[in-house]
Amino acid sequence: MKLNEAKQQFVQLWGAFGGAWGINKTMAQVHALLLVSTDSLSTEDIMNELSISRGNANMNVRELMAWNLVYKDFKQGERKEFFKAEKDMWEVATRIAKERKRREIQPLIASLNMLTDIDEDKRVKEVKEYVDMLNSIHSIVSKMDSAVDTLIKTEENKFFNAFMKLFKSI
Amino acid sequence: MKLNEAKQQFVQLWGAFGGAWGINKTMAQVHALLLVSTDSLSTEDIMNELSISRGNANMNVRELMAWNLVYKDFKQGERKEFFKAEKDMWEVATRIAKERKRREIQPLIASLNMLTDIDEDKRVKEVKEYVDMLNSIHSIVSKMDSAVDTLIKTEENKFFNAFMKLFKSI
DNA sequence: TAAAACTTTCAGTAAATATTGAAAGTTTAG
DNA sequence: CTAAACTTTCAATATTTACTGAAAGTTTTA
Repeated sequence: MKLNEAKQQFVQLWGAFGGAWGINKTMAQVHALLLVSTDSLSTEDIMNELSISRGNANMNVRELMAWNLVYKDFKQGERKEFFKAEKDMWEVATRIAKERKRREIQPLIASLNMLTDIDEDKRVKEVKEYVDMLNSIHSIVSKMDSAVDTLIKTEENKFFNAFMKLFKSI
Repeated sequence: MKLNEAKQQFVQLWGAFGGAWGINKTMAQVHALLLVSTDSLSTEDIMNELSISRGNANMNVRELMAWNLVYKDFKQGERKEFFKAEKDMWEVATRIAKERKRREIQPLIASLNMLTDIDEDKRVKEVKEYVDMLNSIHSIVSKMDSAVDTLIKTEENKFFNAFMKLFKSI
């Protein structure tokens, strides 16, 4: 397969699977487009490449910046804003995980805590069964939360180690 | 909080977060309703409890059965079908993971393999950068795939061990 | 075999979500 | 300061997704 053909198909693929990772289709396409672009792109470039409106392009780029997946990249002598994607895919995975943890896992844990607090006799079978079920959901979700923390820590350590390497020769 | 109030709120909560786990709102509500019900429920019960149509109730129950999260439960002397949910939440997590692996991870891996196969000179920087990025996505997604396999294996072993216990006394 | 009891399907409709594009807002250059 | 270059907003609209309910299909009973 030719490079440019593959890149285009990757944009489509990433768009189609975006939904599965909690990211909407166009946002995922913009992300993919920036991932496969050697240079950073302007809003106009994105509009043209994906055939989408200015408003849509702008909105999705903002959202990608909110997820920390895309940065502004100012070019010498250009007034326009350009955008480039974080290309270290482990970093990307970490940031998506971090964001979803914040948006989904943590509020869920908080709600589960509320709903487990029943002021009826826990020796009654029906009460016990309910509380046990909620506790086990709580335990699973907490474990996922910890798993994400581990991933984040691992990435942070990688960064720290890379940073320390700079001083190794001293 | 009172048990019944909590149960109702749990149905709403599970519905709201369902989307995040790749499950649609009503399907998640039906699931939650069956999870908190002591007895198994008929289509009519579900329609009434959730104020949804017969078609909708039927469709979502079928879908939950396709995900292996809900079973038919025939009652003595009743002609109607009744449904009950798998209540072991680790088992539930495993089955959701299994299904998402099948629907999302595996097709994604297959597509990534296609898109990594570029017939241009890999010494060219642009080609190399693209291939490296795709390989690192591939590596991450494969790791998630393996993680799911581990989860499934763990559950299967639990089942096997429980099964073996039955013969312990022999 | 007929009709009652139930389940499934699906065309039409409703609801939710995403997109457009023109107008308003902001920044920079001259 | 003000016009040009650019970014952001948001009401209107389009698209996608989910839901309804009546009709068709199936199974059971008598």
